[in-house]
Amino acid sequence: MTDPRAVTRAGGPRAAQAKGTAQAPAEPLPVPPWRPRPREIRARTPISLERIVDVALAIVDAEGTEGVTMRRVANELGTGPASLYAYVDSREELLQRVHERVIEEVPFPDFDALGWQEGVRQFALSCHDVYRRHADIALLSFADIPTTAKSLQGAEDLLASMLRGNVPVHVAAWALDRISLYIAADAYEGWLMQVRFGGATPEESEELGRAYFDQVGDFFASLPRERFPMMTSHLQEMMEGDGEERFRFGIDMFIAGIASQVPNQVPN
Amino acid sequence: MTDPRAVTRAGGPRAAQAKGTAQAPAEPLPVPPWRPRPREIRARTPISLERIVDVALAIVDAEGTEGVTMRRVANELGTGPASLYAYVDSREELLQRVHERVIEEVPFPDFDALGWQEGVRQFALSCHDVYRRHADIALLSFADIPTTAKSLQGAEDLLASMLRGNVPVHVAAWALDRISLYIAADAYEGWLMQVRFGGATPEESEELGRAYFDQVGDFFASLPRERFPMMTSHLQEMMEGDGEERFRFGIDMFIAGIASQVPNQVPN
DNA sequence: TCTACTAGCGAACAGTGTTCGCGTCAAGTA
DNA sequence: TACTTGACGCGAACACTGTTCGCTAGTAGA
Repeated sequence: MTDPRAVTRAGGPRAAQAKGTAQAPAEPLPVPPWRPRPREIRARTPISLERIVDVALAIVDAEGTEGVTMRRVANELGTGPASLYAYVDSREELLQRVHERVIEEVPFPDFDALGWQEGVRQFALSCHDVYRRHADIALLSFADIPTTAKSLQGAEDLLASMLRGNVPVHVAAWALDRISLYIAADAYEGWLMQVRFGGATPEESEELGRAYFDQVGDFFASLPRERFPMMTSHLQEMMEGDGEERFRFGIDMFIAGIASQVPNQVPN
Repeated sequence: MTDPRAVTRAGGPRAAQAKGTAQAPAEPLPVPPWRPRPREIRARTPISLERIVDVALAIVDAEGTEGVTMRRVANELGTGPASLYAYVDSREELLQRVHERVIEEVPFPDFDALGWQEGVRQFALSCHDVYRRHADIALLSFADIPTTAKSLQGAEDLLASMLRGNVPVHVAAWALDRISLYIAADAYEGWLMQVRFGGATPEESEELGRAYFDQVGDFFASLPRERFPMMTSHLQEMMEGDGEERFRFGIDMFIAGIASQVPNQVPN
């Protein structure tokens, strides 16, 4: 059974963000047959797929995907839950569309200028950043193959950049897949932690987080030294670093791992 | 804000599996204050926390965590949902206990004999394998710090093995955290794909999966060549490899990344 | 034996995603 | 312009969900 996840699950606009480059004429791309087509309905009310996704995204940002209820989205649009099913087959599909919207936000770096290592790094950080700003939406990226024009262009550019840097084809293709998985996983985990701390304000949340980590540190410090000599003596190093630092550390390990597979070139 | 995830979220028995080494006297470890203590109740019925977890785990294995309903678990035990709340604070806590049970299954390799690189590899594969056998339970490992004796021992041994191999302390600590995240993410994604294919029997599922991947391949093949030269010309390589191969590829990239940080030693 | 307590749980609450089928209104035809 | 047609909109209901309340009943201790 082969696996098509070589295409990164995270995408974004090619250049439309930083530079003022004119958009391509947007020749329509083929339609992926495995995901539902947007319904084509002549709206008679102010509701539309776009507005539904708008509302759902706002709820996700405020409370996470769990807060997205058909009733609630419908209410916010002044109607009942049944009306949404004209535009969307299920809650699941609605959330997929929200995810699709979110990944369009990811800006793509100038791969030509940066070289593949820094290009991959920048992409990963941007993508992670976007996910972190949208609660637990990263969870929707698992096992998903993005097929929007922007996503595809991003994957193409990333791939081209790596190939130009002599990364073997199969390494480049698979590495993109693996890195995307890692990005989504970390973003989701970050959201989970943030939620666990609770706290109405960011400061309160920060304080509760610190209290939690203190507890964890105390727990590990209290382990019997003779049975856990490494963990107790290196507790300091284990507890160091915030989420962002750890994320970057992982990305850099990935990049170093890829670099070690580039022929005729010393990894460091 | 520091972050305690240096401790791997996946754990397992030290040697109790392969070798016949006598178990340690099991001196009680400190109790982590941040997670709920098992209720201490004198059961008057055949239900107990252990039996509840048994039933829940069986449901997870058969259908995934979504199938675990309080009513259903209760029914299977011949009682009503309210009875479960004497042993467990919430459905969430029940699933956490199921996860705790599952990670106890992970066997630990003989790190002393293998060296850190092969040790990490074996551990990752074992852990992944266990998760893959228990539906989407890997999702419960996100943002979780396992604190069972076995898990802690596993983390200790893994850490010790890497330090013996001259991996810098902070690299070893963080790497364990990152690799654990990657393992869980891939296991979860694997389950999602499996579910997407549906199919009652494994053969049927395999066939549906193949059909799905064919669709995806066709889609990418149908992209305009001039706009997506890399993806269209390297489709073969992108589609190659099943989930397991890709997982191993990622682990090996991680290991190579760590190795590149070992001083006084050529990575390959 | 009597009391005090607590494990066990039936019933209910406040939600959830989704479906059915009826009204209604706009477009297409005569 | 009048009529017919059909699809959109959505109120109401279905079959669930996690969780709580407070009553019943049986055991442990006095």
